[in-house]
Amino acid sequence: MSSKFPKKEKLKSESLIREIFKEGKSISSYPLKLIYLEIKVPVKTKIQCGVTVPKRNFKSAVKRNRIKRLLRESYRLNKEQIFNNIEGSFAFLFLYLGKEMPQYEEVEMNMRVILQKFLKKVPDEKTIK
RNA sequence: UAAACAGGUCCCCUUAUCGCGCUGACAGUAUAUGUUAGUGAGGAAAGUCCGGACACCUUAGUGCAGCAUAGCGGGUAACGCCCGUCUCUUCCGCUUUAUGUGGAAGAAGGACAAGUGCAACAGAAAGCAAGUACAGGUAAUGCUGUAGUGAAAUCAGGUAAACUCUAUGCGGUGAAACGUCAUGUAUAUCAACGUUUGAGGACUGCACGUUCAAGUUGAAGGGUAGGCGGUUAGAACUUAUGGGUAACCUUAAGUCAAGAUAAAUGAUAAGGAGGUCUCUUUGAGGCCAUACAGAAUCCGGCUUAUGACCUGCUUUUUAA
RNA sequence: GGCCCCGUGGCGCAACUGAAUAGCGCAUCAGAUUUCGGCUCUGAGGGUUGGGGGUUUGAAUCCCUCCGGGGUCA
Repeated sequence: MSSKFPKKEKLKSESLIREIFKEGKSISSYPLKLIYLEIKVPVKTKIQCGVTVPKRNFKSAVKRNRIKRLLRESYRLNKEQIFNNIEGSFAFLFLYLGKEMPQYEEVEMNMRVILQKFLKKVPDEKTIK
């Protein structure tokens, strides 16, 4: 259960994506960047996650697909720590900002860093409120 | 033998762990979820340069305009594609000095004997005209030949990827088409009745023409976001047979081969095959683990990007 | 998924009804002027007209094809 990434957990709604770009908060660990937004309407799934690579940096569709797959894979293997330690629902969107083709290890390392940062940051914001 | 050239195939394989889309079966009230089985990118999926299928739009009429094609014949659902052939151009060879003949490659290859335009420099002159040198000739004259200029010279001159003419073809919009469900509300949609003016809109750019449109009654709805259908069995592929120079076609048998939608087809590890480089052969070690590249309604072509392997009887070229 | 437009020195533009030296302004460089610099004046360099092919005697211009950039449609 823990390391699956089914269709339901994918971020699909166009309006939600628009909202996330407009109002979402970001954490980055180059070349990755995470934009996230708390969903206030109650949804069944805890986290909806999307992945994107800009066409400006990678013209070839094959390379874009490859990077997106790497991002998804690394998220899938590491999402457990978030699922077990967080309250509420969130929408995630990962961006790849680099201009070179990455190796998998590189992507996974940065993914872990980002998720750690996220875990630290979110509870702090709640206490401030 | 190698390369050019032509044709064909698609690229890593096995195991383990984890994972994704679709379909079937089973469990389940269930389109939730789980288990299990099957299946899951290309020759170009690309560029969008042509041609269709399919769908809808007031059946899309007439004239003008516009666009496309262009020897001849065949193939095809159709084409600007393919095949054959004629002619022309270029190159090579042979014979011979005047052409003939053989081979290869290429060609948007109708008409300048309808009209209009254009032609730098050179040249007398590129056409409402004018006329050099030499020779010949005449009653006389650019009247005739040669020279000279130039891509082209009173020759029915050159040029149409100049306007144009001829022949043939072309209604428009594209899966964000279109159908349907749910959501539910603005005068904007639909149906019936009515139809003076003809503003304005629509039907292809324009004109003609056609048609809609103020009102009443009834039904129903706009925007936004979304589900399902369209959506994958087809001008399909493979093999054999017969026809045809060929493209291709006839007949028979067999096969079923992705349907995603912020968009699935992946990640890691080990071993093996392979390629390449280095060292001393056996062998060892390093690197790569492949090129170009990712379906988005579907077909037929064209163009472009590309690595490896396999085949080639005969024919052509190059090197040994 | 479809449609449309544009590529000319470093930058911004001309020349797009084919004609041989592809022009203009700014910028650059050199000289003059000035004690030095600026302004000003004079001169010079810098272009495979995005790449390739075709038509033509001749192509920035006409045609085909590829590359790059931009816009637009629910």
